[in-house]
Amino acid sequence: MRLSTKGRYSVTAMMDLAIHDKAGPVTLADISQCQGISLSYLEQLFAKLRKGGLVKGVRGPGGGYRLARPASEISIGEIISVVDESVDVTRCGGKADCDNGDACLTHELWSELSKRLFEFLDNITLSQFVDRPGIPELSLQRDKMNGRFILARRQAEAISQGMI
Amino acid sequence: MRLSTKGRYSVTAMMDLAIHDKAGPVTLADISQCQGISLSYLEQLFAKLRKGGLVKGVRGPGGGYRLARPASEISIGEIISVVDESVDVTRCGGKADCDNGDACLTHELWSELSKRLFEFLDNITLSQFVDRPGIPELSLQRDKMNGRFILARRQAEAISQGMI
DNA sequence: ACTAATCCATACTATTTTAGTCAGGAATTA
DNA sequence: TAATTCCTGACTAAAATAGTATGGATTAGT
Repeated sequence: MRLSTKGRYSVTAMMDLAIHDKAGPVTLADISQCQGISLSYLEQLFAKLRKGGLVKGVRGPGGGYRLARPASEISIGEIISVVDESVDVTRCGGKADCDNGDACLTHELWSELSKRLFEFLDNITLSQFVDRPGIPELSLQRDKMNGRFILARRQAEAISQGMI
Repeated sequence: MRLSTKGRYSVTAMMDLAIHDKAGPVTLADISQCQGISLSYLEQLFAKLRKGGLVKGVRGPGGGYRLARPASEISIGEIISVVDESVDVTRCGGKADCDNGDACLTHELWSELSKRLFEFLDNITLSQFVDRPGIPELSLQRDKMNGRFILARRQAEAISQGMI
């Protein structure tokens, strides 16, 4: 069980998808701007998420990414295990006697802890974070704001490029 | 909240200390051999653990490290937070509007998750892992074996160095 | 059909973290 | 005093992380 910024980026990005799920696909460009992650790095993460069966890509204009399953069926633990592939913890290949018999006792204890931790994260779904009181109204507000801001931004770009 | 090999090493080393607590200080050399971590790297980790008030160093022959408090008062979360110093998660300094208002929503959700995770780890103490049925007898056996092995090792070294 | 938006893939670079090495010093026990 | 062990800091090598750059492939809207 490992937990790095990679996992954090993926989880927050997935939260983004869950929040905007009803409003259609979310583009990586939007997530990149909103969360301050580079586009290409996001593409790498989403390649893993797609191969892991957590998201679906929708190509072409108006496309983006959607959740492959309902948010209630996607756990945090699943997201993290897809992008942060687990390391071999024991280093003794499960032979139960690494060096003098003492090593695998602590290794075993760590495995037990890691297991508990994963069970904990596996029982938390995206929907538990997104579908709680206060969030839906907020997300709608954000959507509206988002729309306005993106529109404003694009107009600004168009102006700066001399189109308007 | 981050979780890397550094945290894992520290937790398993602390477990080692907890298991052998009644038998006196544990040397880093022993942990190094048992768990396959380099001595100098362990020293770096234990410097942090000592500054964090989790262990006490005992110098001189027969010395080593002991837990600074009873195992029942040291949590896994504390160990990890001492060695894996937490990163700033939000990247917007808590201003609640990173870029277009959407960013901090997911950041807030992540903070919530991180908080829950830390609470979870903070409620697991070392003693919960060490003082459970099956472990005490085992650790005594290990201690005896350990003693034998260390003796055997030192004899071997002495022989190889021409002392015997 | 054309074009723009978007996903998809790969190779490359820079930074940070991890892991380890080395050398020496300080405290303590036998 | 001598051996043992903690303690510190500087240094290096390898790996993971984070990001960049480039060039497609696919699809929606016009």
